[in-house]
Amino acid sequence: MSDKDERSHLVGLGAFIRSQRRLAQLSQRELAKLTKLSDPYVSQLERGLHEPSVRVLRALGNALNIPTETLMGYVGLTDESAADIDTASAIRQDPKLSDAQKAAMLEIYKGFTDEAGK
Amino acid sequence: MSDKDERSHLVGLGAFIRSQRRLAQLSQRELAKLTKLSDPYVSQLERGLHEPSVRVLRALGNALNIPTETLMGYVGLTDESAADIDTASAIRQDPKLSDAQKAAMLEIYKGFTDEAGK
DNA sequence: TCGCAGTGCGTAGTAAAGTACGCATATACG
DNA sequence: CGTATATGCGTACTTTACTACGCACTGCGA
Repeated sequence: MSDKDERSHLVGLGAFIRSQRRLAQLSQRELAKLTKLSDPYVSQLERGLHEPSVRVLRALGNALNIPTETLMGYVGLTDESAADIDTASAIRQDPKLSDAQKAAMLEIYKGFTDEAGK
Repeated sequence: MSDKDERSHLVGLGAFIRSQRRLAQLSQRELAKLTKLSDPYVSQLERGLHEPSVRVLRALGNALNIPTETLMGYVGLTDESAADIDTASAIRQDPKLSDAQKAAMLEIYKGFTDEAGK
């Protein structure tokens, strides 16, 4: 019974959704329309007030171009099979980038992560 | 896509859960105890009457030693959203980057790929 | 100044997920 | 035979996901 209701992961999920929505330049209402959800519910999700269903997670992943597994991870799928996508390797494998461009982006990425990495 | 969504996938999920439970030589009540669910709910799930939450799917996968992904597949995770591992999504998902840093890198990436033709 | 359109959110209500309790059948043992 | 136990399920109930409606605030143009 040590499993006290731990809902902090919902806050993490909410923060992630919010950041992804902003990166996609969408308002809560626009995202709601894309996912066929209500606007207040999007707001509630972003503040970690609810644990969304699989259907909702799928709609969100779809609208924001995020693999659904990633969303699942925030809800707690992560007991195994964590599909962690490494940004650096994604850049290196990207066929749309030249070698020089890859180097540039990796350099920038390194700067960002080193600085925050503590 | 009619709103009158057929829920046949739930029937498939239920049949799968039932077969796995029997293979594990468990009664519905035993599985319910393992997953901390109620026995009638297990019965209802096996007959496709409800769409379980992520939390429940994880508990079931855990108790029956089934990778959670497999369960998710029955709910509809796998219908699409294939591993679209492109650089842009990797950047957006990267927990090591701030939103501002993500925006910056995406801007750079956009510049590179736009310029490259297309 | 005045709308006015767009944003995020509080809140009361509806729909669906999940539970408590009990019934019916089946097998087993005295 | 009776009854004890284990199984799966019907159903009313509680809890939670999700929606409808509207309020407060922020720019923006007349």
